[in-house]
Amino acid sequence: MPSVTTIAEIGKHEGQLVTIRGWLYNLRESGKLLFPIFRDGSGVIQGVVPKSAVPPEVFDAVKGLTQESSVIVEGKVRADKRAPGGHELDVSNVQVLQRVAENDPYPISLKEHGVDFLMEHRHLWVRTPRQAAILRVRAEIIKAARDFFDERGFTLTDPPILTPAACEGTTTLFPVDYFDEQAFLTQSGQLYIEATAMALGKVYSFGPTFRAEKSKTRRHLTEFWMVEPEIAYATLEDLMELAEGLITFVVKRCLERRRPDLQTIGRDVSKLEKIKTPFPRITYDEAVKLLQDAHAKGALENKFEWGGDLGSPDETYISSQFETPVMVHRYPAKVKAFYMEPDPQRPELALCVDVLAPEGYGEIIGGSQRTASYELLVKRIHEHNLPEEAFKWYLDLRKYGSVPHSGFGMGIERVVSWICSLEHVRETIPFPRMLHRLYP
RNA sequence: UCCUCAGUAGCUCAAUGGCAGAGCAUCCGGCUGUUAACCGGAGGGUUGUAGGUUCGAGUCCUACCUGAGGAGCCA
Repeated sequence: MPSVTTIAEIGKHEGQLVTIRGWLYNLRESGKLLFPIFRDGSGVIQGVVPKSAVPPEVFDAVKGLTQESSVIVEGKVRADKRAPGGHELDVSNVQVLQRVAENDPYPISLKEHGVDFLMEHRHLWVRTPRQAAILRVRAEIIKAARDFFDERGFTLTDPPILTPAACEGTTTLFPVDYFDEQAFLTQSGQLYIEATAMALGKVYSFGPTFRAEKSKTRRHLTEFWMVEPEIAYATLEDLMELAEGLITFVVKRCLERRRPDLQTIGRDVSKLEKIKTPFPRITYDEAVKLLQDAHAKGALENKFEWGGDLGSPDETYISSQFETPVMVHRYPAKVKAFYMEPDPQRPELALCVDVLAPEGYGEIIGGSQRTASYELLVKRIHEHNLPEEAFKWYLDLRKYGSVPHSGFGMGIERVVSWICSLEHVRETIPFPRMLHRLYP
């Protein structure tokens, strides 16, 4: 058997006889000339099988192939200007591992399909070139984020998935029976990495989080992945610099390493090429003014009043005013989580920041400086009607060498959705979990 | 939880209250450069469920089920 290669690497074997191992993506035929298209997970290539050039059994084997049948193919690599990838394979032999039965054909044809049907067949949908490209971009984004923190002296510390109580108490949690005790799936690792930050200085976590909210929008999953850095002695200003640094690093990496995938997806990369630091920073007060002006001009339906949290249409409007992500900071403390440090200049504001992605994608990062004072934190826990005893360990962090510290969470799926310019986050993760989706 | 929309062949969709259809997929036949190939033919249906109006319902009415888009909430 000639040496095995991948379709992505096939250009390096021009003129050579190679073996590729994969699946039949499509078969076109023109009389005694067959054009099987193979995929192997790294890419797609068209084979050419003239009846006159191969043994009859090879021609018949290819002619009888059904979509997604698994095959090991031998052939000679030939450069061809007509081929989308620049190369074709003159097939000399085919070994069929498993032929898909014609009375039960591969359900996902090359034509258009509806969302529900595709989601019901997600285990097969991931094979299509566009979906595979998105998953490669996702992997690159995760790798880039981890490299970013690893290269800057952060230590990866994994928070627990099973937790005894609400981290923030506000959103709905998935309950789990833990040996007859009530436990919940984590909705954020933040509180735990505040502890490890006090131990290691600069830490981050990367893992799944769970929210039992009945959200039904293109931005929500019930199970999603977050990257969360937490840094001892960092201020809100430090945090904003870190956030814009992380985002530009990730975008640049995708442009460097996943450009062909972005093209497969149909992403207008020129918009990503404009992402440079520093990002515009506007205060909540300025954002309110922007929204009220927009309402006056008729660009926004609802009049925004100071004091409320930004709604989805509000975020969309603000982010549409900029070509790079924009950072909105210092929201009213009332609409934010209990653990956020008040602004010493204006205590009614929290030292927090949301990063809104451009092109209407909205919030991809939310972060804040954390309350350092024991007394204030106890007060806030009571104000939010949270059980103080559940936060005893968290309050200990303010009793034993409390320092200013800050951190944020970046939602991986929303970043993937923005970088790939997708309609919905359900395509950013291999098996999305949503309000009405637990299968497959 | 609320608002809006949809459910017809395996898939994507069409059908003025009057014989349930097309494209793709599958099967058979044709084509030596096809690019979601094309051309000819065949098979394929309890129109989401239950009731109602009507001579007659895929179509109109009621309830329910399922899904989608959005709001709220959030990353």
